[in-house]
Amino acid sequence: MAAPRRVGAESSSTRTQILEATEQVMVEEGYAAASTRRVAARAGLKPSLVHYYFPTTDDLLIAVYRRSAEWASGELAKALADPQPLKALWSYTMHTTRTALMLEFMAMATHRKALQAAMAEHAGETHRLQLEVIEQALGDRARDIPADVLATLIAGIGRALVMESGLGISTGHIRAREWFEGWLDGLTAKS
Amino acid sequence: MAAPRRVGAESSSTRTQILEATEQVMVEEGYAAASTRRVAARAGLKPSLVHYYFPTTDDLLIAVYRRSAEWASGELAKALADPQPLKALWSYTMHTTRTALMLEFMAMATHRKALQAAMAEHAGETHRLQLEVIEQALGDRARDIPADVLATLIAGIGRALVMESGLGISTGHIRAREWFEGWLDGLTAKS
Amino acid sequence: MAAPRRVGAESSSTRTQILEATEQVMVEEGYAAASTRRVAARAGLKPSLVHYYFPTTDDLLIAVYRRSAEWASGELAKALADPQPLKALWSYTMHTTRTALMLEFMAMATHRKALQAAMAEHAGETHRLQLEVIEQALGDRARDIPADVLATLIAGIGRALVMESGLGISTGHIRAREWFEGWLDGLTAKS
Amino acid sequence: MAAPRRVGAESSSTRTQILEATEQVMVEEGYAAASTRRVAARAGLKPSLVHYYFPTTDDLLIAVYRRSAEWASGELAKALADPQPLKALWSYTMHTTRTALMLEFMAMATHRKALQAAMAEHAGETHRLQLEVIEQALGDRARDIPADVLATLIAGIGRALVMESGLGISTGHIRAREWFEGWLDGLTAKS
DNA sequence: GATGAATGAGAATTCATTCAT
DNA sequence: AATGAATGAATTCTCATTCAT
Repeated sequence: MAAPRRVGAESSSTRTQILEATEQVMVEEGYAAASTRRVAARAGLKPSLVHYYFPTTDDLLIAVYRRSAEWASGELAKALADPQPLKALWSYTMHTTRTALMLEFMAMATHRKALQAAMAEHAGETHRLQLEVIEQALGDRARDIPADVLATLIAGIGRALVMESGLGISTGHIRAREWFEGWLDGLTAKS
Repeated sequence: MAAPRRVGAESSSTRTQILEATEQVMVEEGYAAASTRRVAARAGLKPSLVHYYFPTTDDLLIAVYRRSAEWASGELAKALADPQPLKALWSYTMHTTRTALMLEFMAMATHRKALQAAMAEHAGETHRLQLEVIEQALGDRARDIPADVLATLIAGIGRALVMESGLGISTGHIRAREWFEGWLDGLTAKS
Repeated sequence: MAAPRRVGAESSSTRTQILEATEQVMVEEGYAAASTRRVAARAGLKPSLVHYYFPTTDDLLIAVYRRSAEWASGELAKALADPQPLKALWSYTMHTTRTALMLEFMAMATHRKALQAAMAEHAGETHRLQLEVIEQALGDRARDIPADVLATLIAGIGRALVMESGLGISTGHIRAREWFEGWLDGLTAKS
Repeated sequence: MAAPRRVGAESSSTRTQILEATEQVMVEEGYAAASTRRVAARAGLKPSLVHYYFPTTDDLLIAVYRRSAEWASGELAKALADPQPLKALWSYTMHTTRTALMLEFMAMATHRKALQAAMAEHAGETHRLQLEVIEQALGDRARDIPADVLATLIAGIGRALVMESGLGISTGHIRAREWFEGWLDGLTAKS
């Protein structure tokens, strides 16, 4: 009794190939390059096959986003179980290809309504998980900074570092990263 | 370092119209929408005229970037002369349309070599000015945080706030902004 | 005169479903919309299943045509047995969805050789039946108008009325219909 | 001082070429064949050029329709001035390619909203002109049949004859035509 | 009986760019 | 300074059809 199939079953390896190729193209060439043709070329498939699995480009992009969002939820769950949750959260934030991918999705959301909707769906969950991780990390030392503020700082600075390194900008990059990591350490170390 | 091709005079009002239309399209519809056709439509001009002023799309985008970079330099110079340089720098960073435009340029740079080069040219100057502003602001109180680190933090958090508000995300947005502004105030207030 | 390829049995209910879905699509969206995909979607079936029953699109269209032609023959036979054959013939002609379907087939025949052949096959029989009905109706009063001429008039005016009402044109529509019906009555009433 | 130009000026011979090629394709291969590619091929032009003159397919089809509608108005005006207005109207109705083209437009209107709107615009004018011609023809002999009814009969029977001859159906065709023409003659001859 | 996978062709657009005027 | 004409490339999507299971 095989798993129920819809067009392009989750289990299909071709489907996965397409999703991975799309991620690569988006990260390396920018979201505007994520066309059927280029994705197909990157995956070594015919363009029509991409449309067979993902009738519209929105379908494809949403599938890529969802896959990434699921991965993110998994990583955040791991961070929650980590003995050093804040360090784990930070290292998750600095996962360059994932963050680069998310930056592309954010840039794309401006003009892709369907994608924006899909992103809104997940944003809440991700945010909740991040807060949990932070609260878990700060425990009763959460005097100096509220959890939601810290979440924004971590995301913002993480994204800035990833973005700048992607652009080849390195001025003060390493120092900024080290300083912020030190500051984060200080937060949990405070007696 | 070839001079940018320029057919129309800098002073031409048509030229300015085109540049402004491009900025609008980029901010409202994303960089991928900044085609000569759409820019022309937005400016109420014929597509050929856009090409008359800016032979290639790269020429157009670079001109838009330069214009924005010059504006940025001016603003930073003003911040330097401001009695409260850090506040001025922050308010410049939070200038939403400018920052949104810069985010588009950053996203675009991935696949536009010529643009990336133009951006590298200016990045140094902008960074230098930012550092000057910060050093001016901190004066001899620059113990807690190095100027270049602070520059990265301000840029990163500012961009994150602009980006998220552009996406309609508001969770903890205002609180994060207020907290960070308080923290910035603290930096200069420290005796 | 090869037999039409038929994989699914005539009696199959799935087959009937497909034929009915095709008719609906043709009448509502025009013959150009009668693709296997859309037909399948309308019938709530997979596209491959449509091809299982009707290997080629021509096979499908011909089957739909034949089904409609058989229905027409049946209706004409009933008209022949009707106490008022001319009235019955007219009301058959004004059966809007059937006539609309026939109009689509006529429009389609231009560029579908196989269909044109199938239509030619039936046209003779239908015409003969119509003539019989008309002769039966006129009896020995067939002085004023030859049967074949009347057949053309009825078909032409009937189709015009159906077509125009389909286009939402109503100028003089009801008056024309009433006038023509009165004229038809006059034909049989003449002593 | 050249005539004011818009994209693809009316005067352009290329534009006319495209319009004529479209008419030909529509009449010979049916409306569904009126694609950019085929029209271009028929006109001996590149497909892109068709899009240069007619950005969308609707634009093209509407232009073809308007051209035909203008021609129709001209013909009807001529019929009005003709010593035998009814004969002129009938011969206009039996202009096979024009009527075949109109039949294609009617078939197409089902699923082309923009076209339907354009057709509605002209339908009123054409109808009015037809009525004028008929009234002019009947004069004070308009006892037997109202003008709008006659208009519908003429259009319906004319279209039926054109359609059937297009399909190669000839049963009773010539006799029907002669009979109807005789009947029309009778209308105006009545003392 | 039924269906998932795959593919090549064609369709409608959009676009950057060149050229002649 | 401006613009109409033309074109080749790329993109998204739809379709009929074949094949293996």
